[in-house]
Amino acid sequence: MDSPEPSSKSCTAPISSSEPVPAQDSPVFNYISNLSPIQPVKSAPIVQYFPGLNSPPLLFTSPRINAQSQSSLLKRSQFPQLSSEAFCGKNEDYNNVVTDSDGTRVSVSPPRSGLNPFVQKISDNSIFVHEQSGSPIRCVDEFLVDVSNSESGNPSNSTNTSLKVAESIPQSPNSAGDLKESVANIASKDARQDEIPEVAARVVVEQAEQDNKGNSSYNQKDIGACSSNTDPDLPPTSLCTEIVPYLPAHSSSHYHYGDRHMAQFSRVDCSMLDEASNIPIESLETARDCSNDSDTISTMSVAPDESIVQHDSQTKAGQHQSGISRRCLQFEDAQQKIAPASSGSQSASGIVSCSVAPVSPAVLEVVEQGLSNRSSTANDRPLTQLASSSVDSEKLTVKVPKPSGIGLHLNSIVNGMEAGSGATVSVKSTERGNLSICGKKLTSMVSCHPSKNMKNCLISSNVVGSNLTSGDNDGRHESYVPNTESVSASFLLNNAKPLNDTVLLKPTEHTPSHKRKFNSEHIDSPMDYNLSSPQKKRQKTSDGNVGDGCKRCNCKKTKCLKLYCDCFAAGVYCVGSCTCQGCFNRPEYEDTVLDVRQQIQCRNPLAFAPKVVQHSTDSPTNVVAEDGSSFTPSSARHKRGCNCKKSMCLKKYCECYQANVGCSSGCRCEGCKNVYGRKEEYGKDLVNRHCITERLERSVEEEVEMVTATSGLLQSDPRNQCNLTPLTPSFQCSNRGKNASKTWFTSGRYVSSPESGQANTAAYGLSPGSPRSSKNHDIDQETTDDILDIVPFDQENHGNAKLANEISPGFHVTDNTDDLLALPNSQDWASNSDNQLIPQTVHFQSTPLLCWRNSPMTPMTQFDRSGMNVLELLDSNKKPYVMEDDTPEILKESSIPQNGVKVNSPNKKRISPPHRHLNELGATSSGGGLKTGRKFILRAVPSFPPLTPCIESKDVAAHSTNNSQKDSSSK
DNA sequence: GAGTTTGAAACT
DNA sequence: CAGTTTCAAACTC
Repeated sequence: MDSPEPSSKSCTAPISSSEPVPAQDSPVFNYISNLSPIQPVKSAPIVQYFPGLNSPPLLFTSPRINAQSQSSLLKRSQFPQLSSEAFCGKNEDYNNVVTDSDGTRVSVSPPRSGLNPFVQKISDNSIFVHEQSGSPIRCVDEFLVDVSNSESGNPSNSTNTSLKVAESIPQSPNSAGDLKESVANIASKDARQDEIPEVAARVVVEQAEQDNKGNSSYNQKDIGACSSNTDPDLPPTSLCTEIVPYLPAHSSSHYHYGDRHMAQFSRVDCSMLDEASNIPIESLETARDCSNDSDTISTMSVAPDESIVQHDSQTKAGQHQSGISRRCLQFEDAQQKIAPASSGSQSASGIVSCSVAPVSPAVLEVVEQGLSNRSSTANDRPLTQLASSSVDSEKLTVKVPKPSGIGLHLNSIVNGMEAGSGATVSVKSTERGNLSICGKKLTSMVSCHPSKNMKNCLISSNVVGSNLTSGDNDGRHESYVPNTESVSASFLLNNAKPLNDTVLLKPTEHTPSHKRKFNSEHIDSPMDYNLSSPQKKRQKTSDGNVGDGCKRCNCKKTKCLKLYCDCFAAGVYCVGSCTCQGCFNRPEYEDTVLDVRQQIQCRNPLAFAPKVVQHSTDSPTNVVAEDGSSFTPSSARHKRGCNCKKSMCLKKYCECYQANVGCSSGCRCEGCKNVYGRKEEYGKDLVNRHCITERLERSVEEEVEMVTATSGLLQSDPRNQCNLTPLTPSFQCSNRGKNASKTWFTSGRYVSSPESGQANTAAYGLSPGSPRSSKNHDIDQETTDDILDIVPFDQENHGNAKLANEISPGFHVTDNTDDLLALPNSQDWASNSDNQLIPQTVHFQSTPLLCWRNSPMTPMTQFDRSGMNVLELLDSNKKPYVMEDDTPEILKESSIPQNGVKVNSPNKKRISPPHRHLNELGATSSGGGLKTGRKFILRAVPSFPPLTPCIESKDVAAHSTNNSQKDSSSK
């Protein structure tokens, strides 16, 4: 539908959009399509998303770009005032705006940014910057949201971008109202909002409510003040201040996740900012000033993801987001917990959830709470909006199956988890609401298991942790750390807590009580908190979670400065509800807290990382979920595993159980009876998955064969053939493969170059300019056609890789081309001796995960494009075998990213080892094969115009056919 | 609410 | 890296 637009824009991002159209355009394609049952499917929207996301520019864009983006973001935040229009225009430039099927516009955020890894910032200002930077991202998201809103046609709604989005989403689509208009409306509203002097958070809530009513009286000033700290109302603890301290820590500590987390984080911040965007530009500017130092880049890079997420929310884009967002989970819990307090992070999460669409009310609530607490009114808005849209938090909660807290610290998880089952409606449910939201997100993203998806959701949500605060006496915690790493998406979900369960719907109400001033001001003296009514604690404790969903600690000796302390471990400050003694985990002691954190992180960089993470397998599983729920169980796993001796993993002593995740091979538990999955079962699950994948692959292969046979006519001319065979096996497979298969593919691809979304993106066409990109595009397109939905994010990639590994124990994906060679399930392929060429494609199809991971796109592309060459070289023997041989090895390495990147890298030309080598090496010399593949690819690329995916696909098909022919002949 | 159990975190 | 100690949550009464 919309695809056309995006596609056009997406030229750079060839993947998604281009495919369908070009392919269709080409007579060959039509011919082929007729021949093969397979149909390039992919909803335009999805494709669109990818392009935007993938857009090479983003990835490649230098940090500077980010800066720009930041500025733009800022503008965006300023939207109303400034250049909402301009902003919009920018977004459009990115292709961002794409209309969904619904008619809502989905904006693919462009990637302005780049990739800047997140900059570790340092000064508070820098932190601010992040926020701001984040805002940009957020801006994008918001923009999208706004767009949606605008589409909805409610200017008022536009004010609350996030909220609006949520509303719009549920409502659907809408209107195509101009963004500008929406912006203008917002701006006007913002002006109105000035009226409200109350705390921004509160304001936000109110606004949300108003929005619900149709009145958007959002007080930007408040927000802006908060951001700028100028707002007297806001306590010193205003987001800005808090965030700053935290952020640095996060950045430093979580550097790993860094980009992603940061991104998320930034997003959160951004969201806050964005929300705040309504806030006076000045405030934003001030923030910018502060932040200018820091690179907003990170956020920028993230932006795409966010955009994706939004899309997802509306459509499937969510998956991408999840992938992206996945990364950050940990803090989320805290954030979630905090959420109430921390508007920003929450907002972000909220945004995400919004994107998801149906954001659960709980989420909204959380957000609201956070908003109320915080100046991050912006966040609040979204939340409120969401809430308004969704209305009943409980309902939402219900949806959420489990709060599994992937990516969350156990603590946070615990909170969320208790619900474990999730479904409970009560407060827990509310808490879960977040989860549920997440789940939705997940679903959207993965479209798979909702329940377990929580984790995914979390990921997607990525709350930023930054902010947050929350804490109020109620137990809201301020998260000082937004671990980018932990990212808290998961946390959010888990913790989502219910801040105020009841409150959720009524943010405003909550705000007052909840609002906790971030900084020391707000915070009662630590002691106070400690002293704070034990009852509160008890309430929380009863569930395990605090009412907020946050856990309350009861530390006696550790001063809450060790990981023993759940609050500390979760990256949040202790709250009044905590009964800790001598607590130093309070805003007043930020420095101390941060120092300690750093120390701990030095000791163990992952100390604050989420303990529960989706398994790579999970992602696949999730993917599979579409097909069936079979995978569900293993969605998440404890990172380190448990070591239970007596509890049999049936009590909360067990971290796995506590996190509502099954035990895995990493667990050293004895007598494991974990209801969420036994350790022993874990392997079985993998095997089952593998079997499933194999089935899919086989079916795909069969299809491929069919196709090849049909395309045989074309064989004479490889290229022609290619054209003829438009249906690249992959397509077919994808087509065939159920949605799941598609997902697999998609994931696979992404996976293949998991390492960096960059790689992936590059592969996808992020770098359209590069020849490779073209190839990639081709591939991407192909895949996109099938996979458009696919999530390109790192997470997925990783996840895929993991999945691949998990699923097919034998398979380890490696980025290396060599691995790629190996990748393809050699066996399967081997069986299909006919199409060696195909195999690759098959690969994608059959074991998308594996294939992709192993050899991300390149291999495929290589084959495809080079098709002939490759085929010839590899020809009969090697491909399949290589694939096989490699697979196992590859599997071992999940670290695909690197390899994958390499593969993607244009330079890869590297050589293809002599075919002979390949032949000689056979499967073993996977590397050679890959290399060759690359070469071919390169060649192919040039030969083929960037083009349309169709061509590429054709090429691929031709290659496959040729290869198959050759293979057959050779044999 | 006190006491016990449990397993992770911290330490050696 | 393994073993021990410390710690706080989870659990029981």
